[in-house]
Amino acid sequence: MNNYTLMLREHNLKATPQRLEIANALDCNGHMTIEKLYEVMLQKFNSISLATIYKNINIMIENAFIQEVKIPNEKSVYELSKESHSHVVCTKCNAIKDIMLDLSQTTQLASQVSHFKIDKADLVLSGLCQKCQQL
Amino acid sequence: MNNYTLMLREHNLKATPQRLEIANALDCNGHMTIEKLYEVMLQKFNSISLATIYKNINIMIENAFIQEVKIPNEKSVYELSKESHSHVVCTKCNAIKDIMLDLSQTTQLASQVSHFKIDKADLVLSGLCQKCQQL
DNA sequence: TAGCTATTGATACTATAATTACATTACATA
DNA sequence: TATGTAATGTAATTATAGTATCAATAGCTA
Repeated sequence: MNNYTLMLREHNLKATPQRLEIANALDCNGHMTIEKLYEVMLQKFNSISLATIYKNINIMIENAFIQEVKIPNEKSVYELSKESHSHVVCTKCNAIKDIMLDLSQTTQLASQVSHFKIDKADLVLSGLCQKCQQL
Repeated sequence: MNNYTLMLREHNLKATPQRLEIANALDCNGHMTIEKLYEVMLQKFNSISLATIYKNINIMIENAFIQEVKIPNEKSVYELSKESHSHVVCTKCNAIKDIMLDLSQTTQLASQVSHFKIDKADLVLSGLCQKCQQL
């Protein structure tokens, strides 16, 4: 009974080989589009259906096992749920990096100004990664 | 020669009645989905084509006259380009509000930590608006 | 380890998002 | 105000995103 099995079960998801591999793929790659995930999954399960990918992505989102990240000018990517964090994306090579930033001050201020009760902050910072700056 | 005409021309866009109305609609409504915009446009131009909407949205984005805003769990909305700002969205009634927040500190820190050269920050705060908190 | 139930794969299908081609019309300028 | 170019409307079409069905299979727990 491996790590991903436990993680899946904690989210009320049966630990099938396909799901374990989705978990593993997302864990290794950090962020993946549906089509990239399908591509990678095909290497392990040569007859896996795209329907299976969608069905799992949907139920995994419902059960908060994974999350969608919307990126400006790009397709959505998916990542394993983890502690709240922000994203930095490279507009040249499309690299995506997680980053821990304390947004509590900003959120609190926003709450005061807008009179909203805010419970989530999605921040995506766009620019050039270290490599692409040099080219 | 009205205001929107000048604004369009500054972005190298011919000031057609359809485009003036798109500008007006976005200005009045703040943020609109493609389908909402089409719906509103149909009231002024009863035979306007959806293709015209798409063609204009695309060229207006290219020319930086408008911008797409990606919202978690919702369709993208479009708004007139203006000074950099953040968005607060209500997860219950889908209301979207602009909010000015100083993200320079956060961005600077992110830049140091990630080694990215950051030139854009997209922040979407989700929660409940004042009205929906009371219900 | 037997059996219930959820999941998978295959296929077909639906939905909708977006683009293309082209004749017509209209904006902008000189 | 005449003219070249760009935008529009129409319709067909493509792209793609996602769902439905259902028989076969496999995970889980009692």
